[in-house]
Amino acid sequence: MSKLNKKVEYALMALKHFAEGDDTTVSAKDIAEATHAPAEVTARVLQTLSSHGILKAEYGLHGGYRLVKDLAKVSVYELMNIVDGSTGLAKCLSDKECDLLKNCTILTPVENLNKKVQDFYKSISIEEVFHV
Amino acid sequence: MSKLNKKVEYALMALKHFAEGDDTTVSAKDIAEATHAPAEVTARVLQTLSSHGILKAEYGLHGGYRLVKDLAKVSVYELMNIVDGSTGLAKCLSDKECDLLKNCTILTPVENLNKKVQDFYKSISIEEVFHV
DNA sequence: TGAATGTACGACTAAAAAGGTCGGATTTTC
DNA sequence: GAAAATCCGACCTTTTTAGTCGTACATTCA
Repeated sequence: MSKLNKKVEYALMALKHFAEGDDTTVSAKDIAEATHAPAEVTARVLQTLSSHGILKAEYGLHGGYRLVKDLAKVSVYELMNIVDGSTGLAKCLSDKECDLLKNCTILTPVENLNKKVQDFYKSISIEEVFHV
Repeated sequence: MSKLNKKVEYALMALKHFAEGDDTTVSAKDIAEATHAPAEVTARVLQTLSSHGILKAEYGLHGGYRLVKDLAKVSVYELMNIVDGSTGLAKCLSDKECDLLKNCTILTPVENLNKKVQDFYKSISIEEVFHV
């Protein structure tokens, strides 16, 4: 329960690579090699990060990605949200598709807990995660 | 990502039922009806809670379960751990079965984040979740 | 003592999510 | 125009989750 999924892990590895390297653009392929992650999936993740303004994509022969956002200003919450979409501790909080919804005895408690968890993840920046 | 699973939800509903009712024993069947959860699964969850000392099982014609532990002293972490076993933010932290392990560039950061998350969940009691 | 009620537990099946792959289109540079 | 890169949709496979079934065991009460 409450596991980090692969996409988030790959995103973290990629960001670490950018954070530690110089500022030149790096191709998806290079990132995949450096992180030992599958190339296609890595490409996917980088695209998503780029479409959300964390990386900047550059087309062309020597294209690739460049880190354009300060990792101290990106929270773990934001990253998880960007990379695998849904947030929320329980399905009912986002999809509203719970069978119980009408009869749910713990809706308020779960909403309550959910907020605490989100606030917690919002309080941690990616930079903080890297720099122990 | 980081979703509460059904078993934990059922456990929370059951505990809420106990916390709000009087102190008589309640059968698994009654809990299932009250919470609109599948009977067998509810029974399972209650058994687990009982085997970990949160509930006490009573056999016999008017048997059932009774809450025996103060919910202020049970953390969300403990509950998640009991009900669905594994803990840890990433597989590699518990199972040690990650392909990358040797090459992993984010092991320390993930361990670091993992500890923060666990501490966070340990800091929240079930009672606190119920009483907003 | 035996029937009713309930717990305990393993094996199985079906549904959903995660992880990864393939193929092709678009954009830029040389 | 070819090469190298980003982009994007559809698909498949594996794993996890959720739920069911069947059976054995314990206790109470008539």
